[in-house]
Amino acid sequence: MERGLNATREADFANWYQAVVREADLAETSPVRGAMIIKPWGYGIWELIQGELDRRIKATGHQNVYFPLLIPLSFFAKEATHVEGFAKEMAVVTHHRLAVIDGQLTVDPEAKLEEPLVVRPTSETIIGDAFHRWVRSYRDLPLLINQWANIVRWEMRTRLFLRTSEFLWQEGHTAHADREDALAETLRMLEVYRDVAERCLAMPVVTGEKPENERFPGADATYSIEAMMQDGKALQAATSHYLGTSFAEAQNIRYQSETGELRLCHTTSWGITTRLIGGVIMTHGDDDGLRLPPMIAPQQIVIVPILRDRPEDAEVLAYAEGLAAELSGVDAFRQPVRALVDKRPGRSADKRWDWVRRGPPIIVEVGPRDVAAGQVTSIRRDRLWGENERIASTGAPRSEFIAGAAALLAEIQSGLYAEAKARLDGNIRADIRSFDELAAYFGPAAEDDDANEPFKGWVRCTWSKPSGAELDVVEQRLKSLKLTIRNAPLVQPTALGPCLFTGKPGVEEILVARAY
RNA sequence: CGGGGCGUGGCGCAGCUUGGUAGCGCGUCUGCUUUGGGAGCAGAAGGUCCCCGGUUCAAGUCCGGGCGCCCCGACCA
Repeated sequence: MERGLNATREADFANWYQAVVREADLAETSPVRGAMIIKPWGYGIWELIQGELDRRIKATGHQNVYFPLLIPLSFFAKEATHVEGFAKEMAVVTHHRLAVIDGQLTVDPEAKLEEPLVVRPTSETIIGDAFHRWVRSYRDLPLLINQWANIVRWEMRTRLFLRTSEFLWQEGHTAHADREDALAETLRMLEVYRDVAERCLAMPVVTGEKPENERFPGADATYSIEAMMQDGKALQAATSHYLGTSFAEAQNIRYQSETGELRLCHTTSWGITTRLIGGVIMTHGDDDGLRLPPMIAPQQIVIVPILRDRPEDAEVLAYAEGLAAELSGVDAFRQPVRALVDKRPGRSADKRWDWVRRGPPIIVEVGPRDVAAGQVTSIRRDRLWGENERIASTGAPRSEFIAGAAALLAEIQSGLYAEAKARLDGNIRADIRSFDELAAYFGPAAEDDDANEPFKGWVRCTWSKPSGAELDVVEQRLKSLKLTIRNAPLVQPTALGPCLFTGKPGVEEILVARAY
């Protein structure tokens, strides 16, 4: 059976991932090392994710703003932990002009900036500077803002969508009167992320708190949503941080309380990035290419007219366009159905495979026979293969297809979620009680570059939640198995066994996994 | 930034060990045929063999130095 890709998940997951990105026409590498070109189909997915999330961000009382790309270097000196975390990956602007010297276009040495500017790796510092001016009284709180932006983090090793030097994201920044309110905000936005991931991306996640060593630089607490990819690895799909008063202290963000005292604000920040698209690929993709959840598919129903250079072509095309127009009048997920007629020249079979790789949920083929019978022949991308290793197609009367389109899209959306949810739930082992058992399950760290390791899921186990040097020891032991602590799930059991690492009384359960 | 692998028409690759006219598959273009599940035949276009230097009568091939990509590690969303 010929598949849509010449790479499989089974044989080489990393190679398969790259093949999907390329063949689904999502993105490509650029002349700039580590930075990607997001192509229309990939950017269309991002725009839909943005739309869903932006609506929720506003519904929870936040307003959008825009802060500068370039941040004075001195701003980063204010919060020690924060600088430490980002110092090694910052792009720095030092000059403001070019000049032709000896016939060479070069940086003008005469045009050196007095203070270097860094390209934002995140905006806590420059937004905090504004918060300092914006917050005067308890009446100004909570201050709830968000920005959609690009950021740069100079990465050593990049992979399209998953880790690039420049990426797109949303960063929310808020200031609150007290810890309780700020912590509630942190968890509220974590829940928004869970909802978008699960409802829109059909990507089930586990919400939880990151261990101390995995916190955002400068944060008091970091929460994440973690998703399981088809190779069993975890992907941190979003983070939400309770920053305590450390940024408020560093940047003097204070307010006068009702009783007249000057108090420090408690701040939060939270973000999701274009990495989510990588998560969608690795959650739903198959050996024929991408499979898109309908809610984030730039086109939900792609209609391929079967044109044969015959007089009836005009009729077929008209039928296809009429179908698309009528589908656009149908609502799915409270929005008009996105339907496209692929009028490009070429054989319909080639065009069909092109769309299989790109992953719209429904592909319709319309030929003279459909026109004559007043019917629609459709393929479900989530159930591509039928009997006899042939692509499965279904015929239905045109009116019936249109009437059922929204329900079919909803069914595909929930079906993809259910499939991913079963994989997540079915691959978290909770029966491992000792480090030896953990080592036995994950096996020795691969000493060679075997790209095709057997599937390993996650382990949910109990630990004593050590900190400092004791935590370092745990981290190192896990590292020997190429494992990391993903998070401590928010939903915890009432009774706990002993710590897997130390045998001490357990404090909480954590998820341990290999990760992106 | 360390270890390994790889850079050859748009894409995927062979050729390199043992130097001697640049190849294959897919795609593209033209024509004819075909026509509802990845078409057939015939013809055509398309390559500074990543870059710079060296050895040689002769370098895709050998040597040196760069750059880029991929995998593993360190770092990270």
